[in-house]
Formats: sequence, structure tokens, C-alpha cells
Amino acid sequence: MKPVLNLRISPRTVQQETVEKLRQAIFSGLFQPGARLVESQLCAELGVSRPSLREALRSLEAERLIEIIPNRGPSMPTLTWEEATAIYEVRELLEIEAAGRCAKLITKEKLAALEASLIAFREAASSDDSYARVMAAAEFYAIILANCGNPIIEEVHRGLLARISFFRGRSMSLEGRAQSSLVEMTQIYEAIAAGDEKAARKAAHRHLVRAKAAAKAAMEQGA
Amino acid sequence: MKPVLNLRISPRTVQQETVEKLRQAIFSGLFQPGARLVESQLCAELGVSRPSLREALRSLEAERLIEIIPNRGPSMPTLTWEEATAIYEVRELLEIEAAGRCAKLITKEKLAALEASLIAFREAASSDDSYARVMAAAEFYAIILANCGNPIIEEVHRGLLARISFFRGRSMSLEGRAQSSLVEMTQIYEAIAAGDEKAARKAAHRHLVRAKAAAKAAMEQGA
DNA sequence: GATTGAAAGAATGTCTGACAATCTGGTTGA
DNA sequence: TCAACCAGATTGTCAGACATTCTTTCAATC
Repeated sequence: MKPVLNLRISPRTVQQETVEKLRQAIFSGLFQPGARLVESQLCAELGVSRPSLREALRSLEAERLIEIIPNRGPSMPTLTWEEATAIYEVRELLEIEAAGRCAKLITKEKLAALEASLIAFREAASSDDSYARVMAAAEFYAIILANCGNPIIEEVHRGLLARISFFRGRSMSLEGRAQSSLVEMTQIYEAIAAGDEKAARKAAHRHLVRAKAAAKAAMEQGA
Repeated sequence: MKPVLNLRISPRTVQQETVEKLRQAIFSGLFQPGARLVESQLCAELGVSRPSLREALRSLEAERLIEIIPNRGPSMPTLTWEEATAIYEVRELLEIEAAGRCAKLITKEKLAALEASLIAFREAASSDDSYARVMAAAEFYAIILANCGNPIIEEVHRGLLARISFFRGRSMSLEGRAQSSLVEMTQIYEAIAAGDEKAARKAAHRHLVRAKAAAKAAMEQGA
């Protein structure tokens, strides 16, 4: 292994910051599904020029966070339950695999970080801040994915994260869902901590099955 | 179900065409790994303005087809064997699942298309055109993925396609690899045609194991 | 009254030109 | 030999402009 510690300090460019600001806005539900994003408005609000904004929008489009239709411009996509199902199925493939690998590979330090994120989620779960819950849950899984030994699994999962978070936000607002999530995530954590690959897979699977059911309930209720 | 026949004709914008031209160039190996893509040159060659080109580059960056480092500009990424391994592992997750689902779900028409693509690959396999081989193989899998009943699997796989094709190009140039690929792909096809989910999964798995070994051989040989 | 048509207004797609910040490579001096 | 420095090249960013394409409104027609 070459210890290529990549010391390149990356200066934050306007386009990067624009992407991040917009991503954050989308995550926190600032834009309604189907809403149109008018370039000139965003330019004014973000204080960037149109070319920079448009580059940022292209990045977000490729992440499937927004949709850009020629001559109509960018807008928030509307997620269907069909798509949600498909995403949950792919999550099963990725997260079960990641949890299983993680149980074998994770280091002590990272395990401690995982525990910390679990505790953070416990805090968030009993609070009223739905955004905080979503972010804490995302962090928990981010650590698992970062330590599964396969950067591509992580990359792919990150590509789905926006939409995952969207559904997470919905289902977490259900009565009691955050608490059951906490229980399920604790099981995942314990299996990983014990280095038990099979149990980790099982726990991840169970968590996803329930999360999916909760998301469905939230979606039907919300619709 | 709402039969939303989406009749919106999408006018091809300069941006889109630029993305496609560049993608094609990358696929056909026009740029060496690590090569830098100078904006002004590309503008001149493609006949588009810098803003349009830069938008296109952002799209390609998000697809991981190119890398953009602040203040250094876009360049072709260099793929490591570690990354290749990770990609093959994710391919296993996705393609095995897709092949299995496809065996249950595919329609007669699509099955015919799959057979046609297999025949096309047979042609390509005995030719000398490595690009044609790669494209034919990609087409075969594209049909399987499009008929697995999960658009997200397809989407994710497409996100990896560029890099998959890259390795495919390398390994297909190995003596005899195209022929064994043909055999393995035929097995996948037959299992799907028979509607045998288990066999399809097994065949897909076997194909991937061998493809991975071939890629490794090609990489070591090439390095 | 509902539908069609036209026209105004808004928004996007694209280009040109510009300039500061940054990187790169080679030259100079110690 | 090595470090500092300088010039050219390249990128990041902006402003402004204009043609094209929606959208919406309003009037005219059936």
C-alpha cells in the first residue's frame, strides 16, 4: 500500500459551495416536490453568477437531486412509491453487504465512532427535530459504509443518499418510528461490535424491512 | 396506474450533445488515463463555448467519468486495481440480482432482443474491433438490467458502466477472453430464457468471477 | 360558455469577452 | 545543486447580451 496521504488542500470554489448550499436546502425540504427552481432567483439568493449556478445545477442533476428539462429548466423531481420500493431494494443489496463486511473489518476507533453516532441518534430520536434525526441516521450508516472495505459501495450509496434521506424524513415523522429505528440500529451496532457478520446482515435486513414498511405507511398517510 | 405517455419531445441541447460526444470519446479510449482535458482545446474541437463545455464537464464529473480538481481542471482518472476489485464486487451484487429477477420477469419481446444482442456479441467476439466487443457486451447487460424490474439497479449500474467498460476493454483484448465471455453470456441467456432464476444467478456469478480474473490478468500484464 | 389564437412577458440556452487567481515549467542566481 | 522567481498557460468567475422557447393572459370566434 502506498500511503498517499493526499495533502492537496482543495480551495472551495464558488461552484462547490453552491452545490453544497443547494444540497442542504434540498435536504431540509426547502423546495416542494415538483417545484421549479428559477435560475435568476437562485442566483440572487445565493449571490453567484448564472454560469456558476448552472454548473452547480448540472452536478445536482447528475446526482438526481434535481431534474433539468430542456427549455423548462430545473425542478424538484417527484418521487413515486414505485421508485421508493426500488431504492429500498437496492439499499438491501448494499447495506446488508456493507454491514456484513463491516462486522469483519471495522477497527476499534471506527467502532467507537459508530457507537458515538448511535448515541447521537438516540438523542435526536427523542427530540422533535426531524432534520436532526435524518442526519444522525445518515451519519450512522455513513460510518458503516465507509468501513465496509469497498469504496464503490460507499460511492453508490452516497448517490442514493439524497432520496434515501427524503424518505427517511417522511417515515421518521411517524409516531414511534424513530424509537424502533433506534432499537434496530442498536442491534446492527451490537452485531458489528461483536464481529458477527451473519448477525449484522440479519439486523440490517430487519431494519430495512421495517423502514420500508414505515416509509410506505408514511407515504400513504401523507398522500 | 396512470398511462402518462410522455410525449414531450426533448430538443437536443448543445450541452447534451457535448456530454454525449465526450462520453463517446472517453469510451473509445481517446484520452489516456491521467491525461488532462484542456477546456480551450475541447471547446475548439467540439465547437462549443466554454460555459457550455463546463456544464458538460460537470455532468461527466458527477458520473465519475472525469475528475475535476479545483484550479487544475478536468482530467481522466487513473483506475487502480483496488478500485477495480471494488467495482467487480458491486457488479456481483447488482448483476446477479438483475439476472435473477430478469429470469422471472422478462417478456418475450425483450428476450428476443437479448438473444439478438448475444448474437451481435458473437459477431463482435470474432472480430478484431475491441470497441465493438465492449459495446456489444454492454448492450447485452443493458437489456438484462432494463428488465430486472428495478430502475434503480439499472441507474446505479449505468453509473458504473464507464469504468466497467474500461476494464472490459482491457480484458477483452486478452487472447481467448472474448470467446469464453461468449460462452458464459450464453449460459446466462439460456438460464433467463428458461426462466430459471437460480441458474441465472449462478451463471451471472460465474461470468463475473472469470471476468474479474481476466481483468486482473490484463491489468498485471498491461502494467 | 368553451375553445382557439395571438401576443406579451418570463425564463432558458448559448455565446462573447473579460479579468483575477492559480498552476506550471523554465530560467536565473546563490 | 537547489531555491527563488518570473512568464505563459489555464482555470474560476463574472457581466452582459440575444435568440429561442415556454407560460400566461386576453381577446376573438364558434
